[in-house]
Amino acid sequence: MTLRLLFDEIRSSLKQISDELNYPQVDFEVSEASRSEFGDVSCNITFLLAKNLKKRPFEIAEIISKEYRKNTGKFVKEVTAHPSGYVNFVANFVELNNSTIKSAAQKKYGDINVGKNLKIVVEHTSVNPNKALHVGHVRNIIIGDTISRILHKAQYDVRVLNYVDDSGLQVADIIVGFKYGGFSPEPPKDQKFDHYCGDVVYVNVTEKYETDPNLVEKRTQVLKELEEGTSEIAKFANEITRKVLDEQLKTCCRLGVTYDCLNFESQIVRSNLWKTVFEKMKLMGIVYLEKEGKNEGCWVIKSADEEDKVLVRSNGVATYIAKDIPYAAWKLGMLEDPFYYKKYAEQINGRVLWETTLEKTGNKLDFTGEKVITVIDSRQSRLQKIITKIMSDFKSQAEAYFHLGYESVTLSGKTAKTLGVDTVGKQMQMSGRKGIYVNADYILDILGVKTYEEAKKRNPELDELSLVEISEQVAVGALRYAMIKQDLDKKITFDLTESLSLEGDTGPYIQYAYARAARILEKAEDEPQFDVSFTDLVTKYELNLVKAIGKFDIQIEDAAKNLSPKIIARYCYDLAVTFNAFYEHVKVLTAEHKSLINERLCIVYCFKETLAKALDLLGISSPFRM
RNA sequence: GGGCCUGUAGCUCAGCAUGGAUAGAGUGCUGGACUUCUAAUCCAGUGGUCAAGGGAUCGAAGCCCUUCGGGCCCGCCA
Repeated sequence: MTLRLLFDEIRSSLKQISDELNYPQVDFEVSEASRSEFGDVSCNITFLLAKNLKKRPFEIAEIISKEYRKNTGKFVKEVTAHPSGYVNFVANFVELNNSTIKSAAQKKYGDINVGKNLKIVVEHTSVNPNKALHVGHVRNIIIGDTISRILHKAQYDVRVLNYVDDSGLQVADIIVGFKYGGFSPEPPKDQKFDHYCGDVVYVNVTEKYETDPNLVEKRTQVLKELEEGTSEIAKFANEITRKVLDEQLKTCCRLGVTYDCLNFESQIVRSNLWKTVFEKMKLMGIVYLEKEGKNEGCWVIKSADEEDKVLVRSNGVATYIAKDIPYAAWKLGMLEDPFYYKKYAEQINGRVLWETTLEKTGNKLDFTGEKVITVIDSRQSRLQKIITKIMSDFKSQAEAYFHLGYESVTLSGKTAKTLGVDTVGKQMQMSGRKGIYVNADYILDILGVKTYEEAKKRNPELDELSLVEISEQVAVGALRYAMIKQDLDKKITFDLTESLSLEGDTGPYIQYAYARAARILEKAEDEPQFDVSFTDLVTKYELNLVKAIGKFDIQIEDAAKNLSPKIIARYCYDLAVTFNAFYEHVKVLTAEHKSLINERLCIVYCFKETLAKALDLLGISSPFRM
């Protein structure tokens, strides 16, 4: 709590002054000055008052700043009226430094209570268990994981779910491949099972459908058996999907992603939750039995501005969206929970991963939330909109169910070409079916090779184990940062060559700033002593760094309230840029006198800790050496 | 035909929710800084009709309307 203190103080002083002057109440804004020459903080109150008072903003600014100067408070040093009309403030850095550095040294720095311990569910990943994860899936995983980390920091009670569609068409496809397409259920040596299923079996079976109608028929049969779940085929499929899932989760683990519970679609289907929900929807008048037209005999959801959506076909069989509705209602805790939970695994950070089971041998646990965030790319917006509407009717609460959409990842023309598709330079959508994608493990591997070489070059004395660890951390940092730094509604055009860049606005750049700070502290003769008053920090590099550190909780609040992970990414980058400027221009270990060395060591320490916390929200590790 | 997203420097993107000061980064290109607290860095230069047009406003990249370009979605498939 630091820059916030400065803003709050200015806001309340201005409010008081405005009241004393009998000015009308206006919703003014206190924000960071857009340029350093304007000071540290600016306020637009004069523009809002100008019309009402029939005075020019500058005149009002002069009156207000004159009043303000009578009592500048704790954190403000100077108040000026700018000819443009703004009221500008210069911070009292002795106080601000003190307050910022002392709070940033705390372990819980940045924690902010936005969530008030509200139970919130974040569902992400949810990749069909018939293939390996590709870079498109990675965007979903990283958005979901980052959001759940941010919400956790903002004191929501977060539960992370991964929905496993183990009874869908895509799983049926690889089962057809194993049973009728001649593919061995054992992958070739050295190939991960998920890669084998996706890259080889799935792609080939899909191709064979074109020429073999018999195989297409088999698929329909397999799909039916999967939903029933009793046949030999279904048991075999269960083994296969679990093996694939296991491999997918290894990739997630590599990315630093963990979950609380795996929800299997097959069990939702068999739990009969659908029946309950369907009856409820009938009672509430959400679904109608269509009497005429092309949907005659179907149960449909009426939509004012779009086509009606069929929920139950005229033959009585529910469509796939009917699986999503009970699941959504379950996530919101609106149904009696039919599941028991058994331990699936213990994850890297010690967090236990549970899975749903219908067998009564498991525990009774609660993975539902007052609010639910479902991370799915925006191609599914229409369906998610329908589900959101139904859930808001069920819960009579508009925002209980929230679809967090994002634009998908496409391949650059160049990268498509390396995969054997000539798009005349244009970017293209990835396709699992056609085998046109870049696997997540692959990109991590080649990034790892590059980061290993770089790390070794710079740190020849480090042992093999450390080098491997650092290179993996940096590779993951590069990928995670690339996936989160831009806005959710902008598509990412993935290019193999460009993704290997480790300079500029990248994860490694930020990690490098951390390593530099760590190195200074490591080489320092003494530990930083915080029991001083920080009066020697006067250069713009030092003050800017303190200010940047002081913005942490404001950024977390912003990111949590707007569900916008990129805000934290930008913050990390800004923090790193500010530190690098400090590093280049200000000497720490060879500063003029002892107390200055100590004060600077304190800022470096606070920077390092704050950056590590911010990077942790992005799931990016902070290496001590690079 | 309908719906959602998008258009800012050569390229990739911030800024838009909540209008206000000279529109910012990265990358590219040009030049400069390493016997160092690690150059995965820093400094300087280069580069913009904020897609176009109109409207409301004292004031628009931002708000409203129209047009144009790009992407995605719209099955009794999943």
